[in-house]
Amino acid sequence: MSTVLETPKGKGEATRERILEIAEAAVLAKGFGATSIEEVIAEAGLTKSGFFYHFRDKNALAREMVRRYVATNDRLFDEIFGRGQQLSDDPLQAFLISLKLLAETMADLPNGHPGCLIASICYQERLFDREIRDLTAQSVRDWNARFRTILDGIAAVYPPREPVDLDDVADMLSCIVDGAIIMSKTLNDPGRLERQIMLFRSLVKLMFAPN
Amino acid sequence: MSTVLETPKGKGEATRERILEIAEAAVLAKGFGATSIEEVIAEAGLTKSGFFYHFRDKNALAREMVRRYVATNDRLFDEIFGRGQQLSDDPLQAFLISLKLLAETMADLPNGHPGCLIASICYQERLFDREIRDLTAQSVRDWNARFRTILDGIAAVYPPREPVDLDDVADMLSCIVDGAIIMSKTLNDPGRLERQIMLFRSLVKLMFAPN
DNA sequence: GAGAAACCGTACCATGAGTACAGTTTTGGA
DNA sequence: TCCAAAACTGTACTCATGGTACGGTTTCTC
Repeated sequence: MSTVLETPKGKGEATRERILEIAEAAVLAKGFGATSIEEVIAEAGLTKSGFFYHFRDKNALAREMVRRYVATNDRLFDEIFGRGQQLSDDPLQAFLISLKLLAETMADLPNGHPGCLIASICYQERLFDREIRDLTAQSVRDWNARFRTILDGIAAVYPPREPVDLDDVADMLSCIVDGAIIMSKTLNDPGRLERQIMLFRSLVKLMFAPN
Repeated sequence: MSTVLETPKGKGEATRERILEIAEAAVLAKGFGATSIEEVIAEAGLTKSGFFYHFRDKNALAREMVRRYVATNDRLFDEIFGRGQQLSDDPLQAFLISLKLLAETMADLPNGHPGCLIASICYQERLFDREIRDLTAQSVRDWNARFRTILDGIAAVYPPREPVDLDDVADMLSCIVDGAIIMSKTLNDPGRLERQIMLFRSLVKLMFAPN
């Protein structure tokens, strides 16, 4: 869709990006409601006026944060699941490769996964307007649909053993990732996310691989 | 451990309980940072002085909320997984029954699952002191250990097909529940939680049931 | 070098956490 | 029935933060 190199950024665009990155880290650590604009601008090295030049209010900040987060994730998924299909013509093998890549990607994060912004927002829904909630909902639906399409391709070749609903299996991947992020963070054990994805991978094998 | 009927409550205990219940609902909807004491006391029908009579500060409120939440969940799990063992001597069947009961319990919640307090706190970790974070971590460990014990009993009778790590399988249940709660809330579709638990149940069958 | 973009400074208001402390009502037990 | 403790109320603060308003200044870009 878009070129790898974004359109040439003005100075303002860079500042915008810096604000969004700092704000996202803060939101994932303390929640949106507890993230003060003051601390964001302090870390970004600009004044309150500068902040409000870029974002109308806190809600506009949230909106752009979500857009950025979703776009980044979409790109990551494009890469990982595209790579799987490059490496194998067999749909099941391709998916298994992609899941392994996903697990490795998560394991390679230096301080563990910083958290899922959609989950963070979900647990503070009342703070956000309808537009943001629609954005998060649609992105989850899109991810589920992506996984579902892959599973359809697999099921066409390898009929599943147990009669499972493929929509539910597609949902399950998102659930496991989000759940494992929470467990990793709560237990302060980043490795669990990788392990859960690999377990899901084993179960996919169990579901579809011929006996 | 404790009797079903709690020790007779004074009037203060009832107020305390009311505050905790209102606060929990608010925290699950907007996050801890965005939950004001003012609104809690407004709904509870008492003054700020009254609130600080019961709780030293907001952190004390959080601590008691977590304790209450964990205790309630422990009781629920005792009931559900105890009932499963009552209904079948076979460890696998007992677990499958319990999972069905769990799914039904979640489906019977009037407005969907209100949210997991541990997940909510996880996404606002910086707001809480070490004691609270230790509390949440320990409760997750306890729940995982509970599931692990059950799985050990099953594996002793039905050796699993694919070589899966039982610790990971035990973790997976927690992950799926927490992840499915987020998905249910984000998509405004309470049914997904029940479906995910039932899918996990199918996968447990696939893992352990003799071919 | 002019105009727009990207800021800075200052002053201000409203809200909410939290403190302090004196006073009042309610409750349970001797 | 009375008394002391428990369970509050009322008032009056301080401080931090979100957000608004607006005029001035620097910096980039054509």
